[in-house]
Amino acid sequence: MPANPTPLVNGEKANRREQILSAAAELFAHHGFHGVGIDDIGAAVGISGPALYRHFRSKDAILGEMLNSISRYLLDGGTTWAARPGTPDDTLAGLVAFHVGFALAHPALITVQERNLANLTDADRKQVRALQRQYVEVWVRAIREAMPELGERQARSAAHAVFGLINSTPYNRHLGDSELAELLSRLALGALRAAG
Amino acid sequence: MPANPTPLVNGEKANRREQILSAAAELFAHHGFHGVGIDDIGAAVGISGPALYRHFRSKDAILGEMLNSISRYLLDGGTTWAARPGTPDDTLAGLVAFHVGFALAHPALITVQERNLANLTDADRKQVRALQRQYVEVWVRAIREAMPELGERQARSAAHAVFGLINSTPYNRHLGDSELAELLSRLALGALRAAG
DNA sequence: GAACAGTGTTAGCGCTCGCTAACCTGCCGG
DNA sequence: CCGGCAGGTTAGCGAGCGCTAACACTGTTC
Repeated sequence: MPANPTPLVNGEKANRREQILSAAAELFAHHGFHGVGIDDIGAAVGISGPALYRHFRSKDAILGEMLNSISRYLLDGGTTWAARPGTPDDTLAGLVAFHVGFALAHPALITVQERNLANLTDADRKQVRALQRQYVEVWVRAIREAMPELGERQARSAAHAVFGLINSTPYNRHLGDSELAELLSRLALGALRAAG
Repeated sequence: MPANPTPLVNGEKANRREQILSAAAELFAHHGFHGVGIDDIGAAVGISGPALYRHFRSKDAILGEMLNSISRYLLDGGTTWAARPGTPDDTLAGLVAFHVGFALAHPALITVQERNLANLTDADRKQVRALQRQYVEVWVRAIREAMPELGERQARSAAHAVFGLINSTPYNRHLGDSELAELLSRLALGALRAAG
C-alpha cells in the first residue's frame, strides 16, 4: 500500500491546491480540458479566475500535476502489490482489486487520464507516459508469471484490454459500489484466464 | 450486415464530405475536438479553412454527423447480428466479433466517440445517446439470453465493461490485426463467461 | 455565350480565453 | 504598531478561433 492512500481526496479540510485539483478533475472529466475555463475552475472552489495563479503556474500545470499524481499513485500501488508474497494468481487478483478500487473511487480521474494526455505539455506528457509504461510493465510481468505460455506482446495487449474493462467505471454508475467491484474483478480475471 | 459496410472509409475516391469526416476523425482523436481548428481540418484535405463551410454548416455539425454515423452503424450491425439464428452463445460471439472488427478497423472513431460526446450540440447528443442506449440494450438482451441467471443491471454493467475492453484498440497497436482480433474476442468472451 | 451553381480563395469581425498587472486586505512576527 | 507576505480582487491585453463576407474560377445548361 503506498504512503498516500488516495491521491486526490475530495474537498474537506484539504488545502487549496488539492481543492483545486479535485474540482478541476471533475470539470475536465465532464467537459474536457479545453472545454473548461480558468474562471470555471476558480468558481468551483469559491474563488474567482486569476486567483488560481497564486497556486499554479498555468492551466497546463494543473493538468500536469493531476496526471502525474495519478500515474505515480497507480505505479506505486501496482509495484507494492506485485511485490507481495503469494502465488502468481494471487498477485494478479491483487492487482485487479487494486485497480478496480481506484477506478471505483475516482471515476473522474480515470476519465481525465484516458482523454487528456494529448493536452499535456511535452515535458509533462513524457513523464506521465514513462510512469504509465512502467505500470503496464508491472502488469505484463504479473500476467506472464501467471500464464507463462503467453508472449510479451500478447500480455501487453491483454493488460491494455483489462485496463479498458476496469476503466469503464465512469459509464457504470447503475450498480452498487461493492457489487460493481466484485463484478468487474470477476470479469477482469475471467478475461485474463481466457487469454491463455 | 448493414447496407454500408464501413461508415467512414479513409480517403480514396470518397467525396469531399466523407474525406472531411475521415480527416476530422483522425485529428479529433489525436488532439481532441477543441484542440483542432477549422484550418487544421481544411489543411488535412488540401483545402483551406473556411472552404469547409461549403460542405458543413458548422464545426459542431462535423462532429455531430460523425458520431451519429458511428452510433447508427453499430446499432444497425448489432441488431442484425442479434437477429441471426443460432444459440445464444453464437449470438454473443457474433456481437463480439462484430464490435471487435469495427474497433480494429476504426480506432480513431472509437476514440472520438468515447471522448467527445460532451462536445456535441444538445440535439446531436440526445440523438447519439439514444442510439448508444439502444445498442447497449441489444447487448444486454444477448447477454441475458446466454446467461439467464444474470440480472439486468449486472448485464448492463458487463456490457459496458466489455465495450471498454474491446475499445482498447487505440492503445493496442503492437500486435497484428488478426492476432489482436482473436485475442480480444477470447478475452471478451472469457470475461462474459465469468460474469455468470 | 450568358447565366449560374458549385467550390475554392483571402480578409477580417467578434468573441472567448489564458494570463498579467495593479491593487487591496487580513494576519503575524518583532 | 507597523511592515511584509499570502492570497484574494478587477481590468484589460493579446492571441486564437469559428464563422461570414466578398470575390474568383470552372464547368454545365438552355
